[in-house]
Amino acid sequence: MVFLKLLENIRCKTDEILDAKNYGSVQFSVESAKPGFGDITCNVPFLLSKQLKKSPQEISAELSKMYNFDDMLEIKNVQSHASGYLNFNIDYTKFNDLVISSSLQENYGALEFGNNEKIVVEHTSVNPNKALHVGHIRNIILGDVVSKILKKANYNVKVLNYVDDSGLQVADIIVGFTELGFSQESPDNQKFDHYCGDTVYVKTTEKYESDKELEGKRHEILKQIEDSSSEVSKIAQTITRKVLDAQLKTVWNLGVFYDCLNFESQIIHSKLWETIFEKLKSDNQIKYEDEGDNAGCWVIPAEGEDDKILVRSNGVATYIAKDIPYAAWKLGLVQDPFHYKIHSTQKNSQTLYETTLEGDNKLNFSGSKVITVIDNRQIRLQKIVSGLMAKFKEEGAYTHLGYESVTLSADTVKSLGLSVDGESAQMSGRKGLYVNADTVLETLTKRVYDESKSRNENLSESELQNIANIVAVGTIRYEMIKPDLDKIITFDLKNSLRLEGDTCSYIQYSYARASRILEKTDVKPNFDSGCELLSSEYEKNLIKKIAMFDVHVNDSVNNLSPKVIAKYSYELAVTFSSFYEHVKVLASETTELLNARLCLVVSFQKTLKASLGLLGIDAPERM
RNA sequence: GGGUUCAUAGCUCAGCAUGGAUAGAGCGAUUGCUUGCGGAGCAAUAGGUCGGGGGUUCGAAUCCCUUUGGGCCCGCCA
Repeated sequence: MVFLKLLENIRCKTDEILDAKNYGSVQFSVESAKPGFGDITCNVPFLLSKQLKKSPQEISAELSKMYNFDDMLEIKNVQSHASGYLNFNIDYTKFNDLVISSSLQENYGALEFGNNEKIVVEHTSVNPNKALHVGHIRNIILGDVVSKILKKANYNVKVLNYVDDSGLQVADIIVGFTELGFSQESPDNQKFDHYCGDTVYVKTTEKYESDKELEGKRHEILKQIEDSSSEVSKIAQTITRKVLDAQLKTVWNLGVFYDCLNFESQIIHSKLWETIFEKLKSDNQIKYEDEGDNAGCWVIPAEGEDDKILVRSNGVATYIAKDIPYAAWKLGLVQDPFHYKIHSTQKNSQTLYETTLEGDNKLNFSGSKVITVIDNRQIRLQKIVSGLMAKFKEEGAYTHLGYESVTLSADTVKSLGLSVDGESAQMSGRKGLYVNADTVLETLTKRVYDESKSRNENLSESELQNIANIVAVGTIRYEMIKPDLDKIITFDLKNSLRLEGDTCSYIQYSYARASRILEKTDVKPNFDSGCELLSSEYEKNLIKKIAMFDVHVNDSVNNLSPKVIAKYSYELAVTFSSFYEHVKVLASETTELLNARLCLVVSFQKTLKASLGLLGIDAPERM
């Protein structure tokens, strides 16, 4: 901890002063100041103003005299500003070495407060009947980045992917295979998930329009899928496994990995639902309706809203009855009915497990806290689930991390050969109205490859491929992370190919430039001393930005907000770019200054790499 | 109809949680900067009644109420 510690120390000092003055306790803030107002600022004079019946300026002037920084050499002084703020100035001759040496440490920016507590993050959870589209990508990337940020804050994170292999969407493609005679092999080596989604799913649901008898079959097929002894169930299992494997290839290409896959069909067969149903009944969390519209149903009472039906009058459980046992299982509230077997070894060589009802391999994928990443259209359902979980465990143990959906711009819809009213359209798998994730990644990779090749004549084919991949993946990830969670992303194919301005490639470019500096000198930076020589505005700004990494990690963990790190990465890159332009490192006047600046460049690189790492983005040496 | 969410520069968005100093970026527009560590860059100019109205406060883009306009959700479907 560097900057957080500094803020904390100033806070303590301020508290002591308030104590000595008998001013009581006040909830004041100590935070990084805007440019032109010192380095760190405190608003306590404003908050005391009323109580003391003095102007903030007077209080500020009075308090500023009471600080003593003899035991805190990184702070040069405190100034009472005419506005009333207390503005603290950093002594960079002391601060530089501290920041630069800290940034070299292995886990720079890491925080302790997770205490290695086990936390489960579930994301992706796409029906295995189609390929992943750009909307799913937002979910996957958010989930992945949240899990990385939690790890940075010392949580023991387990990442799960729920595979809904027994829903109507799966039944729809099975209808296509068994009733409409679609081949179970994809033509022309087409990726199997694309074939199922783009052809079988779209064509089958289209046929429902004209063939109502066929539409009736889907429920029949669904029933058979749930009966594990049936022939249809075996076909469904083969098909969904193949689709899932194809989906996982896409996910791995984006640098996302899981610990365990949970199959819905197994949750159904595990009788977990029956267990939790009894528990809900005995705990009086649900009630049986004797009369009214819902007569004969078991319902979850909801405050201020209509009760949610849990079990129909015919005894069949509703959709939400699948989410509840799963949520309870994730929180470890029920005895684990599953065993675990290896599904595969992922691209990063991490083992991926899956649930099974046979065997004897016991592992534990539950956590004392659970974060479920699902888009905001499911917020109502998720509220009911988290409300129930709060009855069994403390409030907040189950968190729904929601976000707005991804829509397609009118231009992009037109490029798919479809029409649209208005400026954007919701994606729809049935209508074929979506852009596949693989397509975006391929298009972007090609674009970056061409760009990189035109700039680097001497790079080998494999180096160019590698750069194209790193930048393309980074670009997709960055665009998904950067906007606020409750902002709709309107995806536009053309716009997503931008590589200038506030983009991932701008950030990565700053890293590559830093590498060039280090490459062009024989001097090996010596970090032992001398960094106090860095005294220009550009150098100090960069050091301060590097120091503030922990502040932003802290912020992003507390608010489960990935975008904070995206913003920080960009700001860090901007600060470096300005330094790069104005301070010619290799033209430094003295060897001492050259050394100090090289240290700063290395420090910047380490920090940017760590920050991008939290976003799952690689930093290329060249591009 | 009920609920929820969004509205900040021509466009796309930060800032809002925890009220405070001069509301920040990118794109687009205009202009300047490469015999110099990579121009995917830097520097600058223009562009804002923070949707409207009211309130709380010494102080509101930020909190509360209201209103307008958009999105999403609201089945004994999944």
